[in-house]
Amino acid sequence: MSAAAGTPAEGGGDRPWQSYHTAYTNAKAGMEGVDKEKVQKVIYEMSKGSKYFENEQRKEALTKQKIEYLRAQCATLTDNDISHFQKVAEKKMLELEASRDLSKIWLHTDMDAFYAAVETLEDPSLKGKPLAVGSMSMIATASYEARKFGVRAAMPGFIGCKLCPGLVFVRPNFERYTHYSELTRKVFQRYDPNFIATSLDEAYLNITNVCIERGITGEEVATELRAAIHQETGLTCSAGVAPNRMIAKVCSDINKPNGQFILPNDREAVLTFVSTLPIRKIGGIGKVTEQMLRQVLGISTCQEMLQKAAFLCALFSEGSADFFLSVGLGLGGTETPEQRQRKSISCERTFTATSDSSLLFDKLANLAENLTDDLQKEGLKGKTLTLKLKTADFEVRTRAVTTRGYINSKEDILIYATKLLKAEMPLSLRLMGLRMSQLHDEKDDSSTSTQKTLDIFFRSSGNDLNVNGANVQSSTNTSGQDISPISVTTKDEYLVHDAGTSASTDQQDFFVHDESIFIPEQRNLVSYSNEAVLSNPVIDDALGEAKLDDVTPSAKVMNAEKFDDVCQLTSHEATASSSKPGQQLWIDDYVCSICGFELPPGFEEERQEHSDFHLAESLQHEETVDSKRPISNERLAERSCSTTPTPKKKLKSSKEGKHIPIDAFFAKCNKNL
DNA sequence: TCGGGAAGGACCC
DNA sequence: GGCCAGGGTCCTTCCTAC
Repeated sequence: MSAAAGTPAEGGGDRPWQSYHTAYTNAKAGMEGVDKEKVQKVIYEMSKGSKYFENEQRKEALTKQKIEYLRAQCATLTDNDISHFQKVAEKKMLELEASRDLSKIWLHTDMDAFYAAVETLEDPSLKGKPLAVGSMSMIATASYEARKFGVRAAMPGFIGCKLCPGLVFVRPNFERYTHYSELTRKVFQRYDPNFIATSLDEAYLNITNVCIERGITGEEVATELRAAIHQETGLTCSAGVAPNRMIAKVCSDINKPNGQFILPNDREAVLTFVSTLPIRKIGGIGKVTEQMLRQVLGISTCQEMLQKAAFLCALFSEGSADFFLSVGLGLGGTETPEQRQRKSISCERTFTATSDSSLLFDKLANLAENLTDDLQKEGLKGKTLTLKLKTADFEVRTRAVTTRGYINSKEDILIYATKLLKAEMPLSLRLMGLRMSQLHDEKDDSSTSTQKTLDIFFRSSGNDLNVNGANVQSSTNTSGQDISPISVTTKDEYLVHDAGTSASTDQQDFFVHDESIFIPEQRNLVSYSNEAVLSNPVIDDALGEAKLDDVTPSAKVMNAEKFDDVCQLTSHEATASSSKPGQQLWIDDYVCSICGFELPPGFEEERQEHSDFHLAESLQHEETVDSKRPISNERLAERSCSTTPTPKKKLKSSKEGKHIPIDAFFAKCNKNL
């Protein structure tokens, strides 16, 4: 989409920087005396013309479209509509009011410029200097001395340098921050054993019991706790005390740094407090929501939420409207929530933009390894793998696949991630990320998921893995040079591997030589899997005329574990989707009946390739039944994980896919108005 | 009509 | 003089299969 709608001149006239808002043009604690216009101008001058800037303009244009859409919807509301929604809103507000609980005392604590303070503590020579923890690319935290210049977290380092020429940079050291964080948590524990840590430097404490048991006020607890933190860590923090968490968080920011603010547990005090409170101070209301509320309904303080309650109910979803009205009433969480299960786990890396597929697959392998480490550290497996891509133009795309069973091995992750990335190629990227969601605790792994058993299955064949944990796969360019950026291993290969190693203890049955896998006689995919199929009447029926008599005795000596696995596989209803019906099936429309390789619906092109592979395999087998010709790893790789740019049916991208592009969406909506 | 999956985006530090 | 703009998580919305 063109960024024309967001040209600076339109937004700011002769002062275009005024309309260029980024996350870091907003004031943070310690930035009160900063010349905001000067900072904005520097940021604008350093940004304009860059790809990042263009992308920001594009996003800004989308927000403007959303705002226009909401305004148009607002204009269509009749008096009757407004009257109706007023009643809805009043009912909702009564319900919310009835839920108000003033019996709890919550304390929110926030360490002051945590990373920068820790670095200064460790290296006193940094004291008093404007300090940024981060790099030229990104600042994670700025000291209060640096904030006076307009430098703050989430700002690129090079802009920080421009704003503050003497800015000192320190690389982040998370082990150090974790250590200090643990010290603070020991203190929190004494006041609330069930405290809620939201990050390394922030926590919520329910201090109701402490206040009652010791007969002291919330203010006294805050003073004491802050003193204890200082004594035990050498660091300062700020605190806010209020009847709920939402307000407590706002309060902790008021007298930052090294201060506290107490709001009494009194309804009137709460309502007065929120009456002039800017909505942007509320956690959950960011740049976009603030703009929408301000520009569509003229809301800039929490109290105005109540005045515009009918419009909030008319224009926003029920959940959003409820949230906005709660904010207007100064309501927030008062009960300690059940331990929240994390919903996803991810890692991503930014790098110099490149379209070199070797490099990209290399980075993908590293990401898969990191994600695996994180999953395994937490004892988690997941079902949905999402690949995140940021193009050189800063466009963000995500592509996801849901596997049949839970996975957390690097090999499994890489198989799916590679498929997802291949479907997007070619493209120039500056960031890649992998996220695993639909998580499941490994300890509770009593499910009969296919993947679980396949995982055990693969684990038994881990001896021949290379340093990346994958089989070495060689591919060459036309000059015969090795151009393989990474070791990509398909499940087909694992199955070949395992079929050899566990079908017989005779190591001569299977060995690696010069990066080629030699499979003597018929101990290959077809014979192995036919053995598996033999054991299941569902598949027997489905296979019909499939040749089952070419199974060698050694292949019949199946590992009991594998046998169970295959029985599990075949316990699902089989559906045929092969190019050669009667030979290959997709069990439960998911698992290849011949080798167990998983390809979910939607990977039709890959399925076709996979079916062709089995077809070729069986043809080759017929041709070479007496020749005992070895099949090279390279050839297997070509078949099972082809990098040939066949005319793939791409996974739908945002531009051509099932989702209506936002501009089309609004055009469609406008038509209906 | 409903639930789950996919994609995008908002928000946080 | 050109280059330099994070990482992680959750929620909302849309689509499609049932």
